[in-house]
Amino acid sequence: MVTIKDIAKRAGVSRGTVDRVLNNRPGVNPETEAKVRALIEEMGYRPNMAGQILAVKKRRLHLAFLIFHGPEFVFHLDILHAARDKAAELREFGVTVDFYLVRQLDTPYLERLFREVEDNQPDGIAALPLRTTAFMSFIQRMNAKGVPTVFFNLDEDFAPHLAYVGCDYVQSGRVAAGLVSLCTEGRGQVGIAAADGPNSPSFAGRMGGFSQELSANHPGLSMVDGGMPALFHNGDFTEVVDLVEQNPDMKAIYIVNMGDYGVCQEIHRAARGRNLAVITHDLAPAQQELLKNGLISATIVQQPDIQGSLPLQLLYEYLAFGTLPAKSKFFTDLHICISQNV
Amino acid sequence: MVTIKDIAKRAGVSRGTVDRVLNNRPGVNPETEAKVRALIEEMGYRPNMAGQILAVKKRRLHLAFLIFHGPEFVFHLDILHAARDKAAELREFGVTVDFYLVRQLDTPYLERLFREVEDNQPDGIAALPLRTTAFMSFIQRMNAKGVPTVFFNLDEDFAPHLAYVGCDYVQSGRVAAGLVSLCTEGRGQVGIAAADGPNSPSFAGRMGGFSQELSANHPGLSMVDGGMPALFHNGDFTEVVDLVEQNPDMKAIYIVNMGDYGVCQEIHRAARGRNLAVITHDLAPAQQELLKNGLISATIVQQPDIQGSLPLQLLYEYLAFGTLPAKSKFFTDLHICISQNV
DNA sequence: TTGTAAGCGTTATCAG
DNA sequence: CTGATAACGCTTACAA
Repeated sequence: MVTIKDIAKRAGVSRGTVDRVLNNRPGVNPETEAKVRALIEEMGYRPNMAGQILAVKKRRLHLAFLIFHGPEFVFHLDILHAARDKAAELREFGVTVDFYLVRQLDTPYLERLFREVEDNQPDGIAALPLRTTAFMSFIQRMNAKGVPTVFFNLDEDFAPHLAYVGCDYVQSGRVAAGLVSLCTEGRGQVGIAAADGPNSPSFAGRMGGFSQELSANHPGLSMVDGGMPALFHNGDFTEVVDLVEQNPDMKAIYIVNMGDYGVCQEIHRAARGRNLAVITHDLAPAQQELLKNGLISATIVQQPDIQGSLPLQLLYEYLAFGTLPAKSKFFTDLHICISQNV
Repeated sequence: MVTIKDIAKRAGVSRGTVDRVLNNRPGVNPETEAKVRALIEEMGYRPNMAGQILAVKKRRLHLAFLIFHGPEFVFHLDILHAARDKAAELREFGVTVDFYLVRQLDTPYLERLFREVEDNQPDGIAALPLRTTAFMSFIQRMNAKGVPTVFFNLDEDFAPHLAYVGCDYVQSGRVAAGLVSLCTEGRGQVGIAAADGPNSPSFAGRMGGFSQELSANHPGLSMVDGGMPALFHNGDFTEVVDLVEQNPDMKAIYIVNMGDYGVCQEIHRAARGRNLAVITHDLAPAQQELLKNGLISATIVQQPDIQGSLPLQLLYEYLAFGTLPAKSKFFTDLHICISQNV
C-alpha cells in the first residue's frame, strides 16, 4: 500500500507538500508539483480512508436535512428514520446533522424555516425538493454561497444540485404494467385508482411509464376510462367502487398512490369474490398486512432507507474528501414484494 | 464523542489499562477494572472505527476464500466476482485474501488443496461448504486451531462456524409458489422441472417450501405428477417437452434449477402459443435475455454480491475488532425480477 | 499490575 | 514556496 509518506520520500519533499498537491492547494512550485503528480500516478497512490476520516474529523462538519412531513406521507417517515440512523453513524466522523421537518407549505412559514436553516450555516444540505418559490430561492441562495445540496425522493431540476437520490417514477410505472400483465396473462382491462392525481409529482411519471409499457409491449391490455384515475380521499371510495362494479371484466387495478389504505378492503368488497389483481407502490406497515391478507397482490418498493441515508453519505464524501458523486442520479431499485417475500 | 483517553483521564489510569479492559486482556486489578467498566458504561463509550482500522492494519490479516467452480455453476461466478471486489476493498485495511477454486471433488485432489490452504495459515476462512469428508475434516481441523469460518451459499451444519450467508432455500420455494399463484390467478396445474434434482442441495429446500406454500395457501393449485420434476441435462429436454405437451391445462412451470438455458426455448415451442408462465431462480446473463424475450415470466434472485462480500466482511470485523456477527444466519433478500426491473 | 511511546495515514498549523 | 509537528483514536510492544 503506497502512502503519502512513500511519495514524499521518493520525491524528496515533505508530506505537507504532497498533501498540498493532492488537494490542489496553492503554494507549490510547478516543477515539484509535476514531479509529485508523476509519482502519484506511477506508484498508484490511493488515499487511505481511515486516515482521512480521522484527520477530517476535526473539521466538525455540519449538515442539514429537510423533509416534508404531513400525516398522509407515511413513506417520508421511513426516509426520515433511515436518515436519523445515518446521522448517528456519521457522528463518529465528526459530523452533526440538523433535521428540519416542513409541516406546512405557506410562504411565510417556509421563509422563516429556510431562514433558520441558513442562519445555522450548514456545510451541506439534503432536501426533499418542494415546488414553491420560497424553496427555490432558498436553494439558489445556498448554491450561491457554495453550499452543496443533494435532492431526494423527487427529481426536480429547477436548481443545480450535487445529485439526486430516489425513484425513477417512469420506470416504476413500467414495472407496475409488467406486474399487471403477469397477473392477467396479458389480456383484459385494468383500472387506475389514486388518492392524489395531478397534485402528486410522482403520479405523472408513473402513469407515463405505465401507459407507455402497456401500449408498447402488452397489446392485450387496455385501461378503463382511457386511464382516467378513480380518485379517493378521506374515506370516500365511491369512484373506486363504481370503477369495480361497472367493469365486471376488469382483471386488475393499479393504485398509483395510496393515502388511505381502506381502499383495498372496499375494492374487494365491490369485487364480490371475483378475481381482481391489485398492484400498489411502497410498503407501509398497513400494506404489509394487506399483502398477507391477499388484498394486495404485489407492491413495488423504492428503498426508503437508501433515500434517507445516501444523500448524507454523498454530502459527507464530497465535503470531507472532495469526492464528487459517481453519478448525478442515483435511482433506487424497484423491488417487487408479494406476500411471501416481504 | 467519548474516547479511550477521556475514560483514562476520568478513571485516573492510562490508555493502556483502559484498552486492556476493553479487550478483556489479563493483567488488570479487579478494582480498577470495575471502575473503568463503570465509566465505559456511564460515559457511553463507543469505539471509533477509523482509529481501530488504522491501528489494526499493522496485524496484516490473512483470509482464505474457497469456492467450488465448475462450468455449470454460473451463479458461483457472480459470488466470486463480488468477493474479489471486496478483497480489493479490504486491502487498505491491511487484509489480504487468497482465493482457492475447487475444480474437482475427488478426495486426493481435495486433500491436497486443503493442505495447501492450511499451510498458508489463514487467520479466517470463507467457504462454500462441500458435502465431502475431506472438507468436513478440514473445517474441523481449522476450528480446532481456532481459525474462524464463515459459510456461504449452502447452509450446512456439520461443523460449527461463525455464520452463514446465503439463501433461505425453503422461503425461496415459497416465493416461487406465490409467483405461480399470481400468474395463474391461483387456479390450475403447475409443472416442475429441474436440471439437477436429488444431487442439488438446494433442490430439496425449494421444493419443500414450494409444496408447503401451495398446500397451505393456494388450494386451487396442484402439481403435475405430484411434484416429480421433469429432469433435463446436456441438451436432452424430452422429459420437459413431454410434461408440457401431455398437460394442456398446465398453466405454469417452475424450473427449480437451471443448468441449460435452452430449456425455456423448448418449453415455449412445446406450448405452441398457449399461455404458460415460467418461474425460475437466479439471473445469469442468459436469463436476463430470456426475461426480456418473455420466455421467463419472473425469476427470484438471491444477491450473489452479498454472498461474496459479507463473509469476508464478517471475518474481518471478528478478527480485527472481536465483533461477533449480529446473527448466525444472514439470509439474502429474495428479490423478484421481471422484464421491467432487471 | 500499570504507564509510556511509537505508529497506522491523513490533514492543519506554524515556522522558516 | 516548503518542512516540521501535532493532532485524530486506537493497539501493541516494552519499560517500570
